Amino acid sequence: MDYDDDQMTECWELLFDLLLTERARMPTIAAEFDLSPTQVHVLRLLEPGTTVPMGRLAGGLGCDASNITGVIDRLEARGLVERRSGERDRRVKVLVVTERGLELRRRLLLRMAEPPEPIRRLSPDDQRALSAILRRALEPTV
Amino acid sequence: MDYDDDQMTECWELLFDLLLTERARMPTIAAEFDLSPTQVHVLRLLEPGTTVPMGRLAGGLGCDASNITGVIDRLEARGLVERRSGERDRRVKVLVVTERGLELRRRLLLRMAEPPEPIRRLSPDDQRALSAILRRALEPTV
DNA sequence: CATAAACAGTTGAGGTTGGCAAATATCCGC
DNA sequence: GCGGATATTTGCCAACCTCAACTGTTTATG
Repeated sequence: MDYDDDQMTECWELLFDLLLTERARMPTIAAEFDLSPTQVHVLRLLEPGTTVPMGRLAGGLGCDASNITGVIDRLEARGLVERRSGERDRRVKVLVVTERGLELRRRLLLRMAEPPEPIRRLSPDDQRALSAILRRALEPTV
Repeated sequence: MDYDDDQMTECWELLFDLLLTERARMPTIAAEFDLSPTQVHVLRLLEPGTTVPMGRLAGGLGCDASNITGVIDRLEARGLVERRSGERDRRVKVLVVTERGLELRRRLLLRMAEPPEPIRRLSPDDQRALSAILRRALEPTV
């Protein structure tokens, strides 16, 4: 199944390098909005118009469900999200972003979308090629 | 200075997606070696044969110097790294990886080098092209 | 040479995240 | 209606993170 192991590994190592380098940006950006990196991650996952059960959030963050309670507590205390009991199933609590939360989320995503140095320095051709390859890599498995 | 803002932003958004997806792998891999993600990051930065002052480590991790103390305390307690007073300047303490640390580090890096699904599924041509582009992106500024 | 400023690392307080186990409330099948 | 799953919460504890204050060492300056 693997075509060329060395080629693949080198590819991943480069990407991994970029990943670690840019990982350091997250706490900084989060701090600009008075948020923790986790809170940023949560806000990102709460797409406007949709309502997400807390359990699904835990899945999305890849962490234990018990953590989410505290994270949402703090976001709710700041009036950015709201807990509502599920209509069909009253065990679940679904999350909705408040007006204030949406406003913050919009600015936050805009800020995070600013490409970092390594991307900015690429030629337009490289950028186009990179986008195309990444789209193929992230394509959902059919 | 910016060629095509939309093209660049799309490129970064795709990469950012991949970054977030793969970020979740880190804690899992770290746990396989009884390490925290931060400890992994530190071990990765401590290249064999070199000696790194604690301050530089803080820079590499993008965090306050005071964190490093505790992180290194735990790594040292497990006999993976060693603190030594700097020879030229006795304020600094440089870190060296022990024999045990090197062994663990080797296995750890090998494990982390395993390419994840999105990379494995790419064609050899795409992998080659991706490597080339990433090399250009990460090229040190001359 | 002496004193002050700058610097590396540590310590302590306070807050957020992380996992695990136990408790609570609700749902589903029988 | 009863018993077993399921969603969230709570409590406990460890790690990480920042900031401010402190120790020891170096460097600059008068």
